Order: sequence, then structure tokens, then C-alpha cells
Amino acid sequence: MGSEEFQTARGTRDVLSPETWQFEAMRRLALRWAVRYGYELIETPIFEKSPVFLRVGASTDIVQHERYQFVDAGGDDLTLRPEGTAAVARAYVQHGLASAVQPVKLCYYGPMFRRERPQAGRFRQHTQFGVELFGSRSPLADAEVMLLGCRIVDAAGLRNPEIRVNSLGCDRCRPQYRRALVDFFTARREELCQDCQTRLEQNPLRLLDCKVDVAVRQEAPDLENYWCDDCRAHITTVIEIVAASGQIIRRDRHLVRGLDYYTRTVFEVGHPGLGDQVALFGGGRYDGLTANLGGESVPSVGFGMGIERLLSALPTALPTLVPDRAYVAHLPGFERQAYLWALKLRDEGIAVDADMLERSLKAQLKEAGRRARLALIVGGTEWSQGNVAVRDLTQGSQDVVALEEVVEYMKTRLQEGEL
RNA sequence: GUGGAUGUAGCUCAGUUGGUUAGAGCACCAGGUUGUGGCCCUGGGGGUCGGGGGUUCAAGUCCCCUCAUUCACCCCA
Repeated sequence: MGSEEFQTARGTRDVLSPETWQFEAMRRLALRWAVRYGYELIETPIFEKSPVFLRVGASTDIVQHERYQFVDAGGDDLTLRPEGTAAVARAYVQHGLASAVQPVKLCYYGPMFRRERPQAGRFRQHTQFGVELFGSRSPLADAEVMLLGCRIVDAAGLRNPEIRVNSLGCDRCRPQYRRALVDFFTARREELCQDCQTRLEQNPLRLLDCKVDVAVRQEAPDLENYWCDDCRAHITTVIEIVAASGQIIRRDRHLVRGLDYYTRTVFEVGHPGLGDQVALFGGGRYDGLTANLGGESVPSVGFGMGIERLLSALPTALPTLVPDRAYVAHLPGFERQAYLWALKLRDEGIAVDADMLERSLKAQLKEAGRRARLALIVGGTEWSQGNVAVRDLTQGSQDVVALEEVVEYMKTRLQEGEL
């Protein structure tokens, strides 16, 4: 097991083969769909100057308590990114993408860091795929990002995902609702749990999704009755478009989200197998974000998707990208010839292994049987006649092939992979 | 940050009311077959019993602390 101090840090883990290939396949799947929907790929650093995140989520748990923040040797105050949106918005402003052709549709894929207590589907380092659509205030934009997310989930093998959606209103209507909410809960303060009493002061909207005070919250005023005409029209249209596409969507009047930059639309897609609390992906609209980062105000929508969660929820593994392998075994005295053949076959595009432990033919074939589909056996009478024995390790059959035909023979017998 | 459960070989786990050198299956290596894997047989390597302290003639086993894992809460992907 090894010494404790030399193990992965809490909430992090190694991913070994074959699981690594599942991650790789997932990444390709997500990017493939994003490209179909017209997105460009962006990569931002995994750490940013701390103010980038502080500015965007000052009141949220993930930047208040869960930050991996450090001061480097030069005195810079830096933070490992806890989410993708702030960083991508920062890049949008920094590179003047506001003057590019709108809308600007970007997607990203990479690790995120939050110092949380690990548990099922929750890690201190996890991988997110996300998209951000800048420059459109149309309900079509909201619908499009939701639908893209659902396509990826569905294509990965989780059929018929269900979107839960809500509108938090805008600068005009949300303050009124907020006041009504505070009034309502203040009057019934004694009935609230400890957490909710503090939420009442810090983030009243959060009272809506408390799992303890379900009875009280049922009676709380509904956002729907406070939406202004524009907000009402917006969320209504979003739901109509998504539904018209055949995608399941329903409003959840208790859905609010943790990042406080959201305006109007917020949404989540969960999965029963993961427990109802955790979302596969979630996001919303954040019309004021770029303004907070020193740019002009640009309407935008996006989501973040938890890759570890999605992979662990899949009923069956993703198709593998790994090609069939071959193994070049040898009789005593033919190590060098065998190795040269392995090199030649690799140059021909075939995945090939060869013995590096000076093992017996028996041991070589044993290893080959575990990791390869075909084994070449170099040496002996076949070799002296200009041939080589090729053994099919799944069937147990064996052919003698002329050396000049080996490459072609192998290519037709082995299934190619994407890697 | 709060609460519960669990830590014995690479993996999955036995280990009787505390009692000799801590076991099995799988995996790994070698031999049986000096030109052929998968089955079978034989042998082998591999463990500070998570760590520290305590009780005891004696601790994997009992007690305390600690660390890790895990589940739930908080929050979130």
C-alpha cells in the first residue's frame, strides 16, 4: 500500500487504464457534439489571479470556503479555478471578443478544483466540460445550450435526460420577489432550520431549495408571480422551444443555483442513479458577468458538466478507441529480429508489443494472450524459409505467412482504433 | 465545517471467548512441456494487520487518539 504521505491527496485520485480511455472517449464525444452545434474550443489556465473568481462569486460557498488559493514566490495572489465560466468570461473580455462576430460560442474541457469534503460524485479535483454562448439575449440561446448538454448525455448512453428549469428574474423584478421572500420567511422564522436562519440574511433565494424546511417553503411566494413581462415571455419561450424539440423539460419553482451571477434562466439535469441531489450538468444565463470583469455588459448563457459524474452514471461503457494489438514473440536467439519487426509494424500503423524480459516463448505467448489479438513468432523453420508464424490468440488458429506479406496480412486481421 | 460506517497481500475477503512462525481465492512469477498462451498440477514472491499510544504474561482481536476511505448534511459538476 505504501506510505500514507505518498498517496493521492484527499479528494483526488489516479485514473488508470482502462478507465482513462473512458475519459478520453467522453472528451471526444463532448467536443464532437459541441462542434456540431458551432462551438469553438478554448483553453484557459487552471489558475487565475484570485480577483477573477472573487469578483464573480463573492457570496458563494465555492469561492468563500472552497478555494485553493495561494501566494506564489513572486507575491501574486492566485487561485486554482473552481469553475469555468469566470475564466472564459475573463478571456472574452481580455481578448476583445466583444468586437468579434457575435454570438461567440466557446466550449472548454478540463480540471476544476474545490476544497470540499469528498463523497459520492464529489471530488476536490474534477473534470468539467462546459459551454458559454456570449452575445445573445434570445431564448434560443438558452434552449440551445440546454439541448446541447442533453444530446451529449443522451449520446453517452443516458437516455431521455430531464431538464429542470426556473427563472430567477432580472434586475427589475427579482428585488421585489426577494423582498417578498424575506418578509414571508422572517414572519415564520421560528419554523426554519439553523442553516436557513443564516441564509435568510445572506442569500434568501437559497431558502427555496432547503431539504429540511420543505413544508414551509411550499407556502413561500412563487417567483412566477413576480416575473416582469419580459422575463415571463423569455422563460416561457425557452420552455416551449425545448419542448418542441422533443426534449423533456419542466419548471421547478424551487430550483436556484449557487453561483450568484445568474439572471433569468437557471437549469439542471440530474440522474436518479446518482441521487437526486447531484446534477450531471447545470447552468444558466448571466447577463452581467462580463461587466463585472471590466468589459461591457454582454448577455450570455452556459453550463458546466461533471464528467466523473456522467461517466459513473452510464449503464454501459463507452466504445473503446484502442485498436487491436499484435505481439511479436521470438524463439531463443531471435530477440533482435523480432524487435526490428515490431518497429517495422509500428511504422505501418499497427499497435505492437515485443518481449523485453528475455522470457521463454511460453511466457511470451502468455503475455501476448492477455494484451494482443495476434502473435508473430519469429525464428525456427518458418523463419529459415522466409516465413513467419502468425497465431490468432482469440481463436487459437495459426497461419504461416511469407515475410513480404506480413504487413498486409496483419492489417486485414486487426481492427483499427482511433488512437 | 457537522454526523454515521469501514480500514488484514496488487484486488475481493476469512481470521472462533485475546493464545505459537497471519490465511484463502483471484492476480503475478517459475516449472511440469529446452517451438506455442488460455485449462490442469506443483512450487515461489508478496503483509510494519492504516498509524501512534494504552490494557495484558500475550493484541489483527479490547480501549483511546490520529489518519485515510466511504455515506449523509452543507454546497455543488
